[in-house]
Amino acid sequence: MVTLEENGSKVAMGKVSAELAVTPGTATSMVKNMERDGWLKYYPRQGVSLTRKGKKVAMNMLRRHRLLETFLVETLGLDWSEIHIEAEELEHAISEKVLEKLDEFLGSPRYDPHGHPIPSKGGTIQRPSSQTLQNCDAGITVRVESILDQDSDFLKFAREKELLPGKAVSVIKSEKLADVITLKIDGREPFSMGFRSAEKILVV
Amino acid sequence: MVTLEENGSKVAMGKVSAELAVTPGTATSMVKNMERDGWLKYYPRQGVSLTRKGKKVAMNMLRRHRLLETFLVETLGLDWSEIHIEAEELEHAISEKVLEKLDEFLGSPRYDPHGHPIPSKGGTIQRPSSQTLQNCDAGITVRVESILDQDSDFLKFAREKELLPGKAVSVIKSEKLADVITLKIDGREPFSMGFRSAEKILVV
DNA sequence: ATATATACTTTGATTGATCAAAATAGTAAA
DNA sequence: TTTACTATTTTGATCAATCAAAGTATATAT
Ligand SMILES: [Mn+2]
Ligand SMILES: [Mn+2]
Ligand SMILES: [Mn+2]
Ligand SMILES: [Mn+2]
Repeated sequence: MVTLEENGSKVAMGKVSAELAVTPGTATSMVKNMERDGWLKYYPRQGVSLTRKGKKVAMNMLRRHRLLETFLVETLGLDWSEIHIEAEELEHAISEKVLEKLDEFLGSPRYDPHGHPIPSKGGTIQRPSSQTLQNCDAGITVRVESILDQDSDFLKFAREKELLPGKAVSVIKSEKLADVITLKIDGREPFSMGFRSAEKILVV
Repeated sequence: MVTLEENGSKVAMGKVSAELAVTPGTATSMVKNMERDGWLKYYPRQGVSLTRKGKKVAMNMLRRHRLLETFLVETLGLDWSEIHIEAEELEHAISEKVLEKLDEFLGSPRYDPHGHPIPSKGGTIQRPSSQTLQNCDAGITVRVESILDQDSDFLKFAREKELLPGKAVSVIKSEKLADVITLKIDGREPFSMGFRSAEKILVV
């Protein structure tokens, strides 16, 4: 959803239709309605970009989503691999009033359990790192910022390997041709992962 | 919603249509769909009654609603006059898993902030008192069980008068003809209320 | 530059929710 | 019993969401 239009550029209709799991024709029709209502600007055959108004509600939805995820893990003790889907529903049902009470109760956290920054009430959000594990050279040590993939199984795998936000990761080797990177976290056994997966880990 | 079909008898279509705020024709159509799906039995021109299956999900929804109300007051500190509407939305968005975690977190409360019993996970619920303040004679002292009305302003009034679940209330006088009852709670000033309002307070 | 493939938009149809108005059944009054 | 009233159901129409299939524009390959 929201995650698509982070940057200022246009999102292709194909992405929209795939993300919303509707046919391309339906996506076009939806997007036209949303333009009519002022949420976004639609450039036929190019894509859509959020208006200021649209960006505002998108940020607010991201705030809802991430505060809820934090609550589900911190307060109720759910696993970080299962909270995304739950928050996806709850974010639409929670009122502004309850949301702010929740924020207060949680102590205004800045990051959700996946390491994603939580937008402020005003709608500003901390820019994420542009580095991923994929573009890290052998020998250096980095700190995990966040996990991009919301897939439940991938998150379980990441926790298993202790690939968690805040953790220090040493890059043992990075083999471009073989498309694989080998890592070491704390005193644990080194392990390898493909670039495809490494790209899902944001680091600083 | 659910509150209508507590007893085993039929609910008139007029009630259904009013409660759902749709035209009578729409109510008829909805009810037919729900019968097709097995949620209720529809007796044309008489009304509807829940099937076992329907009663089960209704009880579950009541459990959701009341646990959420409890959470909103106990954990987030919202006022009891504003939680009903909030819970009305959230009850549809919360999953079974999150609900049970919430129940655990709250310590499996038996009553919500209005004094309403919370159905067990299995769907059983404690029978409410059949006494209201309206049918209390002068001189006796009763304990408030619950407030039936969900209206925000009425709830604010009740709290103002300390007419809260668990409180002991002495009936100073009850004047049938004048349709008014006079009450005293703790050491406070006595006050009066009409039978219409007194009927909204369940006591034991 | 031409042809082909891909991404996207349009069109036309279907479905479901809803309403207003007309028809009907059941109830109360005369 | 007949009439009148009220609650409910039916009917016919509208609207929004969605899809499949057909048409069109743009990018890519030859
Ligand atoms: Mn998420
Ligand atoms: Mn997250
Ligand atoms: Mn309630
Ligand atoms: Mn309640």
